[in-house]
Amino acid sequence: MLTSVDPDLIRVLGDPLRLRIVTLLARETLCTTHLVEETGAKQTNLSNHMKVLREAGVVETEPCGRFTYYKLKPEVLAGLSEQFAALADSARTASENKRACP
Amino acid sequence: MLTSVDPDLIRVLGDPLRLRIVTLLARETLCTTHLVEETGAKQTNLSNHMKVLREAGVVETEPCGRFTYYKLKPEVLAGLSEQFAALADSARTASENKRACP
DNA sequence: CGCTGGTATCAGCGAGCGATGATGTGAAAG
DNA sequence: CTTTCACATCATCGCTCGCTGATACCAGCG
Repeated sequence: MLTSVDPDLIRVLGDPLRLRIVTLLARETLCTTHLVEETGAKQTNLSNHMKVLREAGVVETEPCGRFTYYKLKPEVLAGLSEQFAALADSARTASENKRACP
Repeated sequence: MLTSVDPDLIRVLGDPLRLRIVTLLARETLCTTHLVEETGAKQTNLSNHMKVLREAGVVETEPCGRFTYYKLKPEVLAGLSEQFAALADSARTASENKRACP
């Protein structure tokens, strides 16, 4: 088993603003206007980040009139959680697997 | 409660090479020489990344003669796992908390 | 001591990416 | 239909950050 974490997914969440968006969306389903209010970022900037989050499969869009609501996909976060848990688990036994000095 | 994840920590793990290092260290405790062999990166490059990981509290150093072994701190990964689990949990109920269109 | 090998630090370069402004699209309101 | 508003796309700028090379440091070994 190859305990690993998807690099692209973490890279996407590595941006502070995107992580903030994800944190906000974890509480409420919001549209771009709300996110502009909450984060203080410009609409264009947010739209770019939302595109990244969408393509990474982190969020889903739900059109509502002329508004676009964004909701998180909990499975993705749960998957990340499991992957990190597996890494942590593996790391606990790694202290003994010390490769010999060359 | 403010379900959030440490942005700096994720940012550190957002780099592909650093994530690769963490994945490798999750199986074995290695020194820089080993990491150079495994990743193919230059020693200088790796040393820089190890410094970042060290300052982020992800790894610990353990000198062994003129070698320096790196080991993961499982608590950090476990903490990340919990934080993502909390986010996922919160996200599951967020679908209903839809803020009204302005 | 001088030499060798493992590792850390520093300065500089360059690509990648986040932020911004202008513009396009599409749907409701009038 | 025209206007307005929410949102997306595109091109561009600027800066961060990862990579590299030179160099310093430290620990063993002869």
